[in-house]
Amino acid sequence: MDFFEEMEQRIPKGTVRTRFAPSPTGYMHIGNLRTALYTYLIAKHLGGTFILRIEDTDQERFVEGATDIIYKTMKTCRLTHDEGPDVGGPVGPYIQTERRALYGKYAELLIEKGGAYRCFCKPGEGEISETVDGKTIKKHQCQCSALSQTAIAQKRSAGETCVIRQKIPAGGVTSFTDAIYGEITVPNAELDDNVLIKTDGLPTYNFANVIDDHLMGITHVVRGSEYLSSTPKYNLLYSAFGWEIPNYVHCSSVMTIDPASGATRKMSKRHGDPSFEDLIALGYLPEAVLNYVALCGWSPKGEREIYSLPELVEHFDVSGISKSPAVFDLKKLTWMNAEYIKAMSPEAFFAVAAPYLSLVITNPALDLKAIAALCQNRCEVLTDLAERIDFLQAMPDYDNALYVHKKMKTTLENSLSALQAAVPVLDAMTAWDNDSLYAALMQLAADLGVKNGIVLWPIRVAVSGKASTPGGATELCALLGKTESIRRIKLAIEKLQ
RNA sequence: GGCCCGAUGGUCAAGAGGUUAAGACAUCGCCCUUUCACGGCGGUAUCCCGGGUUCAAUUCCCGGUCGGGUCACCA
Repeated sequence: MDFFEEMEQRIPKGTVRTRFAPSPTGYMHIGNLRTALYTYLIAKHLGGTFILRIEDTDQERFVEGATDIIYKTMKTCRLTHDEGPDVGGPVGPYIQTERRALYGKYAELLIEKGGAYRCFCKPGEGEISETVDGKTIKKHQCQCSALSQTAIAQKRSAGETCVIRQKIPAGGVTSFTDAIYGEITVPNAELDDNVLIKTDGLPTYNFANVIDDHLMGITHVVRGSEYLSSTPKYNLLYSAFGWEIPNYVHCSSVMTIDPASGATRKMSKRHGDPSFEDLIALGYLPEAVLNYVALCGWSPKGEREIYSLPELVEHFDVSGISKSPAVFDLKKLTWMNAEYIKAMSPEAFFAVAAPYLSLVITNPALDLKAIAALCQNRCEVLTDLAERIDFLQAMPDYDNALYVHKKMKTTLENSLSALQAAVPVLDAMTAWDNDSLYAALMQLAADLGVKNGIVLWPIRVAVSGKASTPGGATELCALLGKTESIRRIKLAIEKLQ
């Protein structure tokens, strides 16, 4: 059995296998995340295997530590891969630079089979404008493919560097079927002899993806639609090797609306659009981001929108993926994030909220758990927690105008008298919890013969200094404790006098 | 510019040759409420344009327009 037969033997057969194959750029694009998700879902929905492969053949773009970010992101998203650089598998290695020798061997094989040739042209050399059917096409054309074995040997021993190029058939057409876009046909004359192996000996994406996808037994190639127009070239490669062509699922890009021009463009880190890790830092939950991203360009059958990852696995279907690019809507993500927050158990919410709360609450007398409970159903993103509760830690400056509220019928005068009347009532209280406070203050309002709001509104302002707070007067007082609440109310009385 | 792909409210989108053209976000109004929020109820708003095919087209076909992708020793 020769080397190539051995490689064929290793390929698992009979199961669905997909792969997510990112380049280590240092962060996770939203578009990439969505592709990773869809790739995972397609495999898992069909009971298949999900593989992680690192495409690091571009040495110039190498970023230190970038692969760790990929592992970390996949982990926080729970997109667990069954095979990959860190967990191994039957068709490794799973990092392209570690597969280097492989590509060379297959490139040699392809030359033998007539699908490729060595090209000694310098970069930019051999570019011609060819006219086909009256249309001008820019492509590479040189005499290198006609070089004899001895001529090639001479050049190489003379130290001339070369690349290996794909040899595109002169005529005919190449067709393929994409699961989303349907059948696509391209005349071969419009395809270029692209570089397969670079002078540094490493393959280009054009070559590596075909070799790896075949050798790893990938049955469904899921990737961005930017590869749609080069797919015919890859199929020519598969055919030249005599390999089976995989199923293709090309996904459209995730767009954003440029705030300056109003034009829609692809989301990109370069233009300041958030990456996955940016969204997490902004206070979004990974589950919510994943759920939103799933719906950005895919639509489930029913009307439900909230899906956990296992539920997505169950319901996902490529037929629901849309052909046109979708605009990423941060507002809808924010809504969905709030839905996720509200659905959490108090304990789970406290666990994620605590770090944000303790950023501003350092007073040990304040109960973080109680604060979290109060905030949970009015929190959209974790990062907006701080400004909602900072008044608990320290009373902010505020304008007495807050006491005046039309609907509550409060004025500076009746606020002052309400606060003055409240002090002895609060002072006399033995129990200090929300229910007792509410009962006592309602009684006070009744005794004074005024509406609840006349009493409760000024107290809320007096203890918070804010127009909007995570709870009403009694909840805030309960949180602050007796001494602090009364102290704040007395300060407010001074301020109003 | 060539080639490929696409087009339903502001956004994500369902949809079928004949429908009151779903739903969600956003937006607006009302209700609830010790504020805001949450919650509840309701409103505004969409089939890109022109030709065909058909009794009937937003749906099928052809053009146009607009949008996206691609034309690297990047992936």
